[in-house]
Formats: sequence, structure tokens, C-alpha cells
Amino acid sequence: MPVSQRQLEERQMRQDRILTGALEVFKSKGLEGATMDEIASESGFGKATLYYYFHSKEEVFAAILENGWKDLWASLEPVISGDESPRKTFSNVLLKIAENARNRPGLFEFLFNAPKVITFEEQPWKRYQNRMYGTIQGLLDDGIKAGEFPKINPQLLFKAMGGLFMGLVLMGDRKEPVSEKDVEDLLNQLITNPT
Amino acid sequence: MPVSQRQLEERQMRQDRILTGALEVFKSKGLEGATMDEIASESGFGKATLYYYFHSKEEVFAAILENGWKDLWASLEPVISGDESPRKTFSNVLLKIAENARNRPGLFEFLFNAPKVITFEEQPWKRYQNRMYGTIQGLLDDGIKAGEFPKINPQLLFKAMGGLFMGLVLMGDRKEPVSEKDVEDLLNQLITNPT
DNA sequence: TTAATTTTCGACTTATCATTCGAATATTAA
DNA sequence: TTAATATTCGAATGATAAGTCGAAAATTAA
Repeated sequence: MPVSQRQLEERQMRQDRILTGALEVFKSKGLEGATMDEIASESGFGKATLYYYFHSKEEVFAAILENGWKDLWASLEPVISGDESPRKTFSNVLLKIAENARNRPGLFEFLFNAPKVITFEEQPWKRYQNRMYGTIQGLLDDGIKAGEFPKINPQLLFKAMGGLFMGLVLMGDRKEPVSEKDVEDLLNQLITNPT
Repeated sequence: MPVSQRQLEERQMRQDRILTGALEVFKSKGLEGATMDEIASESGFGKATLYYYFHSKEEVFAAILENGWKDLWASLEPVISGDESPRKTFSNVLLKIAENARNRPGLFEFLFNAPKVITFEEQPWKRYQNRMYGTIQGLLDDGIKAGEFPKINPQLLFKAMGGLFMGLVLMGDRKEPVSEKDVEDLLNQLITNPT
């Protein structure tokens, strides 16, 4: 009677399938603009089936963010736990983020843009987001103290770096995906020459 | 019979009043989330009156963007037409943008975020946006050629700067408005030392 | 095979708006 | 003052879309 392992996995896969379809629709229509009917047909299920797997449209939306941030954080964890210098760690973190962005640009864009529109309370994914921001902030603080970064308001440097990555993926409607080399060049420009 | 000057001005003021109220609502609810009822009560008119001044909700939305970009561009125009060096001009442009952001942060944020959600065709305000992006891009190209900026993919530098400004205002949920001095410090970090 | 149990789904219900109507009220011009 | 014109508005209208229902089809376990 208790559901089998395979059953659980299949359920999981169906949820993922729904989430993938939903991401497409949310990206093009936004939270309010997206309809459950569209998500249903995009993901290949009947509408009622979506409600079998999720309680509401917002839950679908939140699940995308939750999974996305969790995965992102999971991929960052080992990099951060390493025992490199703040500067090297910081650089690695950025590259890892860039790697994530390259692999699933749609999701990545969504992770950083969607939250601006929404304002529910109690967003579980905020935990991951804050943890990540906090960590990066800490790396910058340490790096500046250690004289590895230019001496500048860390808060500001953080925002600039954050903005940079957002800019890489999102800014304007420019084409041309940014290459890894570009990223490294820019990082060098930014974090080299501690005065 | 032809409407008087004063009449036109009053009409204009009423439209502005509606737009100001609408901006509030759009900011907190987004395009789809915002209701005409709410915009009406926020701006102090009856709902039907909104339709006397605008044809649709989207027209209201578009009018905010159109006015915003037009004003932003207008304030930039003289700076750009100056005969300073690319680098100085660039710096001035950024400061002018920052000034705009300081004066009407709500509008500014809206200008740069709202477009991501929407996708109508034929957006008149896009003309201004593109003009601005194009100009800045040009300044960077020139500056790099003249050896005034670090030698780096201009496209990328552009994105970084764009991201920076977005980051200043929008990134994360950080508080602490960025001071003019902060901005200048960061600009110096970014565009000083042409290697 | 067969009786649970799980999964699927289109049709229905219901609430929420955008937009329109038609009738006031105010303003202007003669 | 009076007739036109401009402005205002709340109450209908209609469309859209979230969420529910109850019945089927699949799958599982015995």
C-alpha cells in the first residue's frame, strides 16, 4: 500500500514536467498573465491534473523558485566550503553562478527577476537567496579587509557585482550570450589592482 | 470652441494625476495585478473617468513608460551634446541618470523593470530606450578606442555598467540608498586605470 | 481477475475585472 | 440665461480564468 519508490519518482517527474512547462508560461506572461489552462497544455496535462499535484497557481510559482534557489545554493555550497582565499573563493562563486546561468538561462533569469513582482509573505526560497547574498557579502567583507579587493564600500561592491551578473543575462534586449572568457576578463578588471 | 490653453493644461494635470496614481498601483501589483478600480480610487477619480482620459489599462501603462523615458532622455540630451571627452561625457551621463533615480526612484525602478514583463509590439518608449542605450554604447566604444577606458569588450562593459545602475536601485531587498559619493567612488574604480 | 487506489480530465461554477452605458453635473460661449 | 460642450461617475455587461466536481481510465496488489 505505501507508495513504492518508483511511484514517488514518477510523481516527482510529473511535477518537474509541470514546473518546466509553467516556467515557460510564467516567463512569457508573468504570474498574473499566465493561465492554468496554458500551463496545462504546455506541460501536456489536463488542467485538473495540475491541481492534483499542486494546490494553486501560486504554489506552482513558488515551487519553481524554491527548487531553483535550492539547486543554485547546492551547487555553490562546495565552492564556498573550500579553503581558498576570500578572493579566489569569490571568483569561484561567480564563475559557478555564471555556469548555472549558462546551463539554464531561462530559470536563472526567472530566479532573479520574478521575486521583484511578487510579495507574498513566507517565501521559503528566500532562505536560500539570503544565505547566498549573505555569503557573498561576507566574502567581500573579508576580501576587502585582507586587502585583496579594492577598498570600497562592500555593500556597494556587492551590488555592482550582483548587478553585473544580472546585467550579463538580463540587461536590455541585447543578444550575444557572454562567454566565460568575457566574464573572467571583467572580473579581473573589477577585482584586480587593490589600488 | 477650440479648447483653451488652460483647459489643455488642466486636462494634462488630470492625466498626470491618474498616471501618478497608476504608477503606485502598478508598482505594487504589476500590470496584470493592478485593477482599474484601484487606480481610480488611488488617483481620486471615478473608474469611468479613467476611460475618458485613456482608452485602456495598457494605454495607461504605456503612457507611464513613454513619459518616463522621454523625460529621462530629455535630461540626458544636453549632457550628451556637450563636447567633453567620451570618458567625461560617459561619467556625466551616469551621474545624470543617478540623479534621475534619486529624484523619482519609484518611476526609475519602474522604467527599467516593467518592460521585462511586457511584450506588446510597437512600444513608442522603446525609441527613447534604444537611443539611450545606443548612445552609451557609443561612448564606451569611443572611450575604449581612445584608450580612456580599460580595454575590454565594450558590449560587456556596457552590460556591467547597466547592471550596476540597476543593481544600485533594484538589486536584492537591501536598504540604504546609495549616496552620490558611493557612485563616484565606484565609477572611479571601474573606469580609472586604463591598464 | 477484481477490487482498491492512483491518476487523469473536461465541463461547471464562481469571482474578478476590463470596458461600456447612460444619465448626471459642471463649465463655457453666446 | 441658455444651449452646447466637457467632465464625471456608479451601475450594467461580458469575458476571462482560478479552482471544483464527478466520473472515467490506468495502475497496483491480492
